[in-house]
Amino acid sequence: MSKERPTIADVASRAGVSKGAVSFALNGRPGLAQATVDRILAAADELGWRPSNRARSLSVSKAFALGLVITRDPAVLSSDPFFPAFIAGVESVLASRGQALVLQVVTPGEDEAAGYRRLAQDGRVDGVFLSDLRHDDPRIGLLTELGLPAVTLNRPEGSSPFPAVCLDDRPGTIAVVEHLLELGHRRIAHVAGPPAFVHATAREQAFVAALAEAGLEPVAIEVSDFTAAGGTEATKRLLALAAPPTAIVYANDRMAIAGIGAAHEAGLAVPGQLSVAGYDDSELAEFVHPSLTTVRADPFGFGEAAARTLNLLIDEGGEVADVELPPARLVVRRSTATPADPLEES
Amino acid sequence: MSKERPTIADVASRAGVSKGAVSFALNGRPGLAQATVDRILAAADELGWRPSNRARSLSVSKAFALGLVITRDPAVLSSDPFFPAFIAGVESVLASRGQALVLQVVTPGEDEAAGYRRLAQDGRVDGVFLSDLRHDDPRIGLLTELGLPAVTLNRPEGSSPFPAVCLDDRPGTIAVVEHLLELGHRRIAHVAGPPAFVHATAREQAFVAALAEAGLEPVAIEVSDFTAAGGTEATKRLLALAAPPTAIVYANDRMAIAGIGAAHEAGLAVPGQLSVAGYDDSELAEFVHPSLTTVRADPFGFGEAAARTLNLLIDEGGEVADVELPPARLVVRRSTATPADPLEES
DNA sequence: GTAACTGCCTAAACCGGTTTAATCACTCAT
DNA sequence: ATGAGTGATTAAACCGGTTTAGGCAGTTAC
Repeated sequence: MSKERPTIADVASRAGVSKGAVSFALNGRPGLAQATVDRILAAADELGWRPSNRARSLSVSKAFALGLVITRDPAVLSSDPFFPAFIAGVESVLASRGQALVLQVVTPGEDEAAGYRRLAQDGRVDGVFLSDLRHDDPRIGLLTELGLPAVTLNRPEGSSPFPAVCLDDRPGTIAVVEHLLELGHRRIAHVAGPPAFVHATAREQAFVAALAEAGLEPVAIEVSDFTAAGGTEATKRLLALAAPPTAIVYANDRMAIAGIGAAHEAGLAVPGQLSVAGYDDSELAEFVHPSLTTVRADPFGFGEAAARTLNLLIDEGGEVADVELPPARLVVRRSTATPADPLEES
Repeated sequence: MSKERPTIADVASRAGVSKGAVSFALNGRPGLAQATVDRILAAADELGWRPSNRARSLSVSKAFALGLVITRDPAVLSSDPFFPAFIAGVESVLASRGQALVLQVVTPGEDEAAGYRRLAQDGRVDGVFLSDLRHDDPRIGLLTELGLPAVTLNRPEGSSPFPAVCLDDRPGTIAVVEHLLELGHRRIAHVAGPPAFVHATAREQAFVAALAEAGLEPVAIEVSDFTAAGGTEATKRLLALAAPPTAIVYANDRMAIAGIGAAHEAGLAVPGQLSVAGYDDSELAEFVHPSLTTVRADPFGFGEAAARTLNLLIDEGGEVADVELPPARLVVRRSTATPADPLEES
C-alpha cells in the first residue's frame, strides 16, 4: 500500500499519455478522442487520483473557497439562530462543487477590515458574503478596493457594485403589527436593533409604517442591541412609562424572550397584560412560556441563494442580477392576545 | 498604480538578490548577511509584498488552515451556544499565525465521513477538531486512516492516537446536584443527552454518582436529545410520574429553558414547585423567568486550547500531551429553591 | 602556495496542476 | 505529387513560492 498520493504524472504514465492529456480529460475539454478520455479516466479511477487543490489553486489563481466574516462579539453570536442555518445553506451549495467555506469571527473591537484584507491578500477565498449590512457600509468600498467579489445580504441603500440577495424584513414586521391591531391593540411599542444595521432600521421603519397605516403612532421605540440583556433593559424602560404599551414588537427573538422574562419579573402576565412578538423564529421561540409569536424567515434558503449568486459572480463575472427571496411569514403563538383594557382611544 | 500583486521575483530584483535569498530572509533562515536581510525586507515592504499562500501551500505541502466539521442538524445547531464561542477562541489563535478556519456543517443524515474525506483529500486543512465526541467514535479510525492530524474535544474512552483537550463535565454537574441537595431536594431527575455522546453520558454518570454520594437514587433519567423540543417532551413525562421530582437537572440550557416552559404550561411554579437547572450558561439563561441556575464553562478558552494543541501536533508531530481545562462552575440563579414539600423520606 | 574551511549568495529543481504552441499523422482538394 | 487543413497529442512554459546543491570570494592552516 503506497501511502503517497498519486499525482497527475502517475495517471498519465499509467494511461500512456502526457500530463496535459490527463488535465484535458479531467476538465472535459475538447480535443481528445473519446477512447483516450475513457482510458485516462479509468486510470485515474484505478489509482484513486484526485487533482490536488493546492496545485490547481496555484495554476488557475483560484482558491475554490468562499469566505464569511462575522463581526460579532462571540457572546452575542452564541445565540444567533441565523448564522448556523445560513452557513448550512451555503455549504449545501459548496459541497457539490468541491468548494470550502472559510470562516472568520472578528470581535467588534478589532479591526474588521483586517479580516477581509487577510482573506483577500492571502488569496484564501474567491469571494465573500457581506452579512449584517450597515448603513454606508465601509466594507463595500474596502472590497471594491481589494478587488474581491462579494454578495451583500440585503441591499445597501447607497450604490453597490455587488449583487444583493434580499429577504425583505418589512412584510414580516408589518404582519406582526397587523396581527396585534386585529387583536385590538392600540398602544404598541418597538424594541429595535442598533440603527447602524440595515435590517434593524428596516424593521423599525416597517413597524412605524404599519402603525401609520392604521392612523396610529408608536407608544415608544426603544433602541437596543439584539442581545437578551438589551431586551431586558429596553422592556423595563417601556414598562416604566406613564402609559405603558399593551404590546411590544421586538426586532428579534432573543430580545423578545428576555422581554417576556422582564415582564414576568415585573409581575405582568403575558399575554394577559402584555403581548410580545419576536422575529426569527429561533428554536426556543416555540418552547418558552408562553410560546412566542414571531416571524419565520428561511436562513438556509438565504444561504443557498447567496452562495449560488456569489458563485455566479465569480464564474461569469460582469453584472449579476439581484435575488429576492420569499418574505418571512408570521407565526402566531401564545404570547399575543387581546389586550386587557381594549380600545381606550377611539 | 499597478493592480498586479508583486511576486517574490519582483522583490528579488528590487533588492538585487535571487528569489532564494528573499525566501531565506522572509523565513528568517541563517546564511544571509544582516545587511542583505534588511535590504530584502525593506524592498518587500516598499512593494507591499506578502508571500502567496497558494504557492507556499504547494511547495511546502501545507494548507495553513485547520478544519472543523460540525455534524448537526442546522436547526439544532442554531441555538447551540458552544460553537460560536469555541470558533472565536480557535480564531484568536489562528489569526496571529496567518491560518484560516475551514468550516463544514454536515447534516446528520448525510455521510459525515465524506466531509472529513473531502477536507483531507483536497488538502484543505492540516488538521481537524473532533467535536461532539461519541462512544467508539468511528471518526478516530477514519482520521487515522486518512493520516490527518486531529485533536479530540474531550477524551474518547478507547485508545486514541490523538491528543485530547478536555473540559471535565463532571464537576459542574456534581456541583448542581450538591446545590440541590443542600436546598433540601431529595427527589431529583435528570434529562440527559443522547447516550451516543461522550459528554452526554459523562453528565449523566456524574449526576447519578453525586446522588449516590448522598445515598440517593434518581427519580428518573429521561434520555433526550439536547433540543428544546426534546426537553419539553422529557419534562412532560417526568411531571406525569406518580411521584414527580422536585428538581430536574438538564444536560443543557436549551432543554432546561424548554423545561421551565413545560412546567409553567403544566401550571407548576418554578422554582416554587419545581427547581430547574441547566448546563452551558447560554446567553438567555440569565434572562428567562425565572433566571436559570446553570453551569458555566469557557468555550472560548476551549477553542484557544484546542487550536494551540492541534498546531503543536502539526508543527512538532510525535506525542503531544493532553490538556485539561479548568472545570465549569456552578452559577446559581433563581430557578432553584427549597422544595415545597421538603424531606418526605428518612 | 595550496588545500580546506567558512560565510554569503545563486541557479535550478521542485511542488502538481493548467495552458499554449508545436508536432505528428492523416485526409482531402488541386 | 504537393499543399492545405484537421484532429489528436505532446512538450514545455507557467503559477509563486521553497529548497538543495553548488559556486565564489576571502580567510585560515600547514
